[in-house]
Amino acid sequence: MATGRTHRPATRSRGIPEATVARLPLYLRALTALSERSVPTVSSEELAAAAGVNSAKLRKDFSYLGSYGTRGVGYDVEYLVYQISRELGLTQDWPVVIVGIGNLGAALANYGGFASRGFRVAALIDADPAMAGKPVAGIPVQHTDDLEKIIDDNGVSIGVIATPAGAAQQVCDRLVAAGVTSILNFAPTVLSVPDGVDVRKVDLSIELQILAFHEQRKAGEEATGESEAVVRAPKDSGKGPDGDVPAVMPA
Amino acid sequence: MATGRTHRPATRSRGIPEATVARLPLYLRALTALSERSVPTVSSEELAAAAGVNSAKLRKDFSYLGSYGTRGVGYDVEYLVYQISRELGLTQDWPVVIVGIGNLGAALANYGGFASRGFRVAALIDADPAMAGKPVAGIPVQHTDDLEKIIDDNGVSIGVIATPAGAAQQVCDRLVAAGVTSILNFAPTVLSVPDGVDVRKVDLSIELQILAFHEQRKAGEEATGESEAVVRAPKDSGKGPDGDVPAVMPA
DNA sequence: CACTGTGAAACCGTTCACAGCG
DNA sequence: CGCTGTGAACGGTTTCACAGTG
Repeated sequence: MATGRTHRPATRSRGIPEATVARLPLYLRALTALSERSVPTVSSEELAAAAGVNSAKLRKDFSYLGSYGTRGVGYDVEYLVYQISRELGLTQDWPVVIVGIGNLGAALANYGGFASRGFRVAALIDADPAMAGKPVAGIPVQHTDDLEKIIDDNGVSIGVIATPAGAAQQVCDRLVAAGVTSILNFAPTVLSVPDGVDVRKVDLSIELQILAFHEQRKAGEEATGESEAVVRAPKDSGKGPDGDVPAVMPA
Repeated sequence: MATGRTHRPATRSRGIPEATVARLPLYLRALTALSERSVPTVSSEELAAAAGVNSAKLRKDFSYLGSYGTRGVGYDVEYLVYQISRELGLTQDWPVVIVGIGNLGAALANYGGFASRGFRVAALIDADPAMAGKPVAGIPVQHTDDLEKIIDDNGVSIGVIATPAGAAQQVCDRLVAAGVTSILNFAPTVLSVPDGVDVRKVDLSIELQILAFHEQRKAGEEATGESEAVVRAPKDSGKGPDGDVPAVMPA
């Protein structure tokens, strides 16, 4: 979740739950694979397995979109692909800009998954003058100075921030001021945005930390209770002369 | 969510809700920033703002960890950093392997956020023999053939998959067979894993699709109702002129 | 007296189980 | 008969509001 404030009291006629929206891309991906194999229809059971959810959830999700299945048979693959695409707004293509062309930005620019799903990388933007003009993924990098013009010229409403944390808020502010209303943030910072602007964040180290929590939990279980739990040392072999645990707090 | 099967009926004495666990890294990040600025204490209100949540939620979250605050005062920053780190299992350091050193894998290897939070990139693995030996982020890439040995030698229990979708399940199977029990998956596929193995996934294009959904929604609202909705064509001098919501809304 | 800690209420999402239909 | 679509029960999460305390 990431939406701004109020719950958008708007004229919600068909309010699709957020949790359902988040799964639609998953279904779409599975359906696309079936479509490519020319499978004509799927049951909720089969599709659910392919998408990694249970069938009751899938049926409930689809029920929010309408009654697109046939009882006793299943769902028409092509038809569902279309309906979900339309619901997600992927029948048009969205120009996006990527700001911050470091390792991650470059990876994103090269990522095939964007282009294949209704998104078009309209521009790459970086603050380093040395990068300007250099092509990444076949697209010349432009300088941050021209950010507003680029957004405007391309009618961009979705921006991707892949800058260092320190620059993210500033970049965000400029994107928003220039008219961007949806932001995908890879920088490890909380962005504040005006109402009406959506932010979604992807934080690599947060995901790892969540895994570490569960991992620790598992290790603790083997050896009874919880205690301080030593949790399986990494085979030793040195691991590192450094004291590893960051600690360091300048108090 | 991504956990395998059953709900782990384990010997949970202090069961911390999953939603809370997912927010702990957020709090930790905010606290670390405060710590670096030598701030001694924070109120739930201040910390919540810094982490981008509301204060009631934060207090409830902390209540699952214990009573670490002081009424009338707030929380001791250093102490909380320690408690949360411990809870997340970050007082030890976790060796991780990254499999698939393409653009994304390289970006991950270079990502500073890992090292700074108790994670150590123990090895980089790629299937391309031409990559073998080449250093990325100062770490020589090793060939997939040695995957099992690498996992074992380094006592790795967390693996990151950054391969193309087609290779992901196979890599996953090998990681699991070699002893990895937590996987962060960047490949756009549903991985199936045995019980007891945790998988978290990060899918860049899914995040964009969710944004597109909301973006479309916004566009539709301007022009009444929903109908088939043409939803503003990207070109057309873009969104520029329209006023948008004014703004002002500090977290 | 300010701020934490927490029951209780409200809310949202998931699962169940079956009615309804092709 | 098989599978979808869905009301109803359930469980988890968030929010409220205030009692409790340094």
